[in-house]
Amino acid sequence: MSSPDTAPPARRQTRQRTAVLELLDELDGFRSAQDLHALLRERGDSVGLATVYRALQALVDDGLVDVLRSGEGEAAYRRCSPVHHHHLVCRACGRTVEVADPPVERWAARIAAEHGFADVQHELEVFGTCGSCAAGRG
Amino acid sequence: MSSPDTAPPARRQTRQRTAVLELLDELDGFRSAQDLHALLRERGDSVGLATVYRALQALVDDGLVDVLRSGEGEAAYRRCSPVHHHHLVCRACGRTVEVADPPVERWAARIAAEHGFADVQHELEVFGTCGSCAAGRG
DNA sequence: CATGTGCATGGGAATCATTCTCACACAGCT
DNA sequence: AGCTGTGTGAGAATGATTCCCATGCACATG
Ligand SMILES: [Zn+2]
Ligand SMILES: [Zn+2]
Ligand SMILES: [Zn+2]
Ligand SMILES: [Zn+2]
Repeated sequence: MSSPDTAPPARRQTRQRTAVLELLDELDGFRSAQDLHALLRERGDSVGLATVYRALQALVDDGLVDVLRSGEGEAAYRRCSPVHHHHLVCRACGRTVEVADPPVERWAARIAAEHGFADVQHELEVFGTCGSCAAGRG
Repeated sequence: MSSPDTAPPARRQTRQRTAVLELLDELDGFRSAQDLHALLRERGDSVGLATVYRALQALVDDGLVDVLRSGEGEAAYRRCSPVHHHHLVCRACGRTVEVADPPVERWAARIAAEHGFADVQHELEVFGTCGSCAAGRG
C-alpha cells in the first residue's frame, strides 16, 4: 500500500554530476547554481548550466544537498549531512553552521496538531554576521 | 549615532495603495503579487502590476505585511500583526495562523552567540495540511 | 480655491534565474 | 562490441520582478 517500489533512483554516474558534488564538498557555505556553474568553468570541469541545475535538483532529491531560498530570487545550495538540521548562516561571507534544536521539532508538531494541521514540515534558519566578518572587514 | 532621523517615510496616500491594503485585509492566507493584481482588476479597482509590487514592498518595509518566499519562485504576501511571530500555513488552501514560540527566540539568540554571530535574525515557518483540506477533498 | 513641486503611476521593455527542447553522447548491461 | 534509455548542452522559452520615463495627482502653500 505504501508504494513499495518508489521508482528506484538508478542515478547514472557521469563526469558532470561527480564534478558538481565534488565542488560542493570543497565549499563551505551556500552557493547559487550560477556561482557553481562559474566555478566549475574556471576550474576546467566545465558543465552546462542546465546540467548544473539538474544535478543539484537530483542531489536535493537524494537528500545530499540542502537548498536555501531566502532573500532574493536565487536559490543557494550546500552539501549537508543527511540528518535533519537547521542553519546558522553568515549574511556576509556565507559561512554556515549546521545546528539542531530538538525542542522546536516538538513545538512544530504540537502547534500544528493543536490547529488540526497534518503532514507537517518546518523551516528554520538563523541569519547573522559571523565573528570574522563582524571584526573590521574580516 | 543610531541614525536619529531614518528618512521620514512620508508615504503618500493614493487610491492604489489603499486598494492593495484593503484587499489584503479581506484575504486570509498568503497571496502572490500577481494574484493580488488579478483580484484588484476583477474587483474594479484596477492597479498597474508594477504599482502592486511597489505598494507591497512599501507595506513590507513599514512592517504591515509579511512576505513568504518558500517553495517556487513566487513571493507571497499577507496582512499580519506588527508584532514578531511565525506562521502555520496550509499548503493546499493557504489558510494561515500566526503563532509564537518564545523558546525558539531565545534559542536562536543563544546558538548564534555561541558561534560568534551577531546581528541575528531568524525565519521559522511551519507547513502542513489544514483540517478542511485533509478531510476528503475539503 | 488656484498653483507648484515632487513622489506616484502604468505599461511595456528589460533583467534574470530557472526550465524546456531536442538532437546527440555515453553509462551500464548483454 | 552493440543496444537502449538516460544524461548532456546550447539556446530558446518562461515567468516573476524591476526598470524607464512621460504623465498624473497628493499635498503643502498663500
Ligand atoms: Zn543543511
Ligand atoms: Zn527541525
Ligand atoms: Zn505574519
Ligand atoms: Zn521568532
